[in-house]
Amino acid sequence: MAEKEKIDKKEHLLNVAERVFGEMGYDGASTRLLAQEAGMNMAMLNYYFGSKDGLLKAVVERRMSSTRKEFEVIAHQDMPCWEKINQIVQLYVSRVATSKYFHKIIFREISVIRTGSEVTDFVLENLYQNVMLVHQVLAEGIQKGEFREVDIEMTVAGIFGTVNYLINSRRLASKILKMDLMDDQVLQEEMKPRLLAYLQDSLKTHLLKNETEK
Amino acid sequence: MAEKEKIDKKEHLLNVAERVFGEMGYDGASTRLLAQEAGMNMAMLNYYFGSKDGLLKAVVERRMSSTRKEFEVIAHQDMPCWEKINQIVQLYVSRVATSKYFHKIIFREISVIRTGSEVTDFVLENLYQNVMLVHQVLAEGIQKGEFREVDIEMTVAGIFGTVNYLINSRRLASKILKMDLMDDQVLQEEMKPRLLAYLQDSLKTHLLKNETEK
DNA sequence: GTTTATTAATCAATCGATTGATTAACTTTG
DNA sequence: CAAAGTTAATCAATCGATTGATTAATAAAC
Repeated sequence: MAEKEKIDKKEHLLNVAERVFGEMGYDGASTRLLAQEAGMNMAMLNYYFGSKDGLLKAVVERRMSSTRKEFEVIAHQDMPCWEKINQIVQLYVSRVATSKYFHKIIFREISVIRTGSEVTDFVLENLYQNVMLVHQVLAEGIQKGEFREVDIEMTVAGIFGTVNYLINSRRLASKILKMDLMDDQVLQEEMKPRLLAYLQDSLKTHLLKNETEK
Repeated sequence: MAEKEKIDKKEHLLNVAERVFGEMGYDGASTRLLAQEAGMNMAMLNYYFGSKDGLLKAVVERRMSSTRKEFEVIAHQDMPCWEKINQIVQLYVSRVATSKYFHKIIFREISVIRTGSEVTDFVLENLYQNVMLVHQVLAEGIQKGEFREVDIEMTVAGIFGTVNYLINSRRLASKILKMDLMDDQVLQEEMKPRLLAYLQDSLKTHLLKNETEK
């Protein structure tokens, strides 16, 4: 039970840190606040993760690794590229919608210069891998004649950028979409399917050739 | 000449602050560093702008107001909606490409909770106004039968999100596009026209109806 | 009884902000 | 024109508060 509690407590701190980092940013979240929100002594933070940066690193790493594997599985399946893109987008939106704060954290991390942290490079490399998987599927689709000859890199940026925009600036997005994206239920049941529908429509018109025959 | 120097110095601090805030984030940029980078005593910061937050506010306000007016001019012109969208996108990309750090700042500002700052609400309201102008043009285009019946709000998010993604995560975008977006010349002469071409192509295929007749 | 977990107290460093003094530039006065 | 008065600009020094991190002492677990 001690082992269990230890793990639970560490896990609890990770969850709290993900939220607080996401809300206030890395520099905006003090170790005292992090510990207080997690209901533990602030020395425990260093005891568990060595440093504040170590805590951020742990928060980031536990989510990034798993996601890419799922991406890879889809990308290497044997199906039409249009299907692959569809599934990848679906997975990505799902991931983003369930972990509200995580994508804020990593996007902020790669947009800021924080000297002396290894986290940025880790995030950068991981995101790049994900991007390249989508890139690969698009290239394959074009090569097979399934897709129009679009600007692959920009198309990728369009997908990730759109999702990012809606998730990372949730207050603005709430005003635009006229729905409360802070509410998890609204996010899941209204915004998510709507975003998916848009991405599918947008990608379909942009990628697929005009089926003027018939 | 004294008057001139005073203004120049304030302006200089604003320029430096825009860069430093953009690079390190609000909390990451200390007033000492800001003053040092601007080559002045740190008391001048408070003398000019009252507080650190006042400096950020000044940095943000001097750019936001002017941009919206230009947006409005385009939106209210008498031309096909497709032309309007084109011009707005062109203006927006131009703006973003010339002020490298500014859009990092405002996007970060609306994605973070900073208690006791009026800046967030100001940014939020301004961005919303810009978004609504695009929204209005899209709605008009649909109503006139010029555009397909797309999800307007999502389409807007797609435009702003794509540009945002490329600008705010420039290091990642540099890896993806295989060009050095830190280099201003590359940004202007290679990335900007390419982004514009993509947005036009993407919007054209998504918004315009299939001209299969004729 | 030894290892592991947890605490309160404390560390040096840095934070944003303010102070009082000094300089420079312009105005007023004689 | 020159002396006296006034304002704005700039500085070094320092304020109290907070930062991330560490300690030494204690409690719990095995």
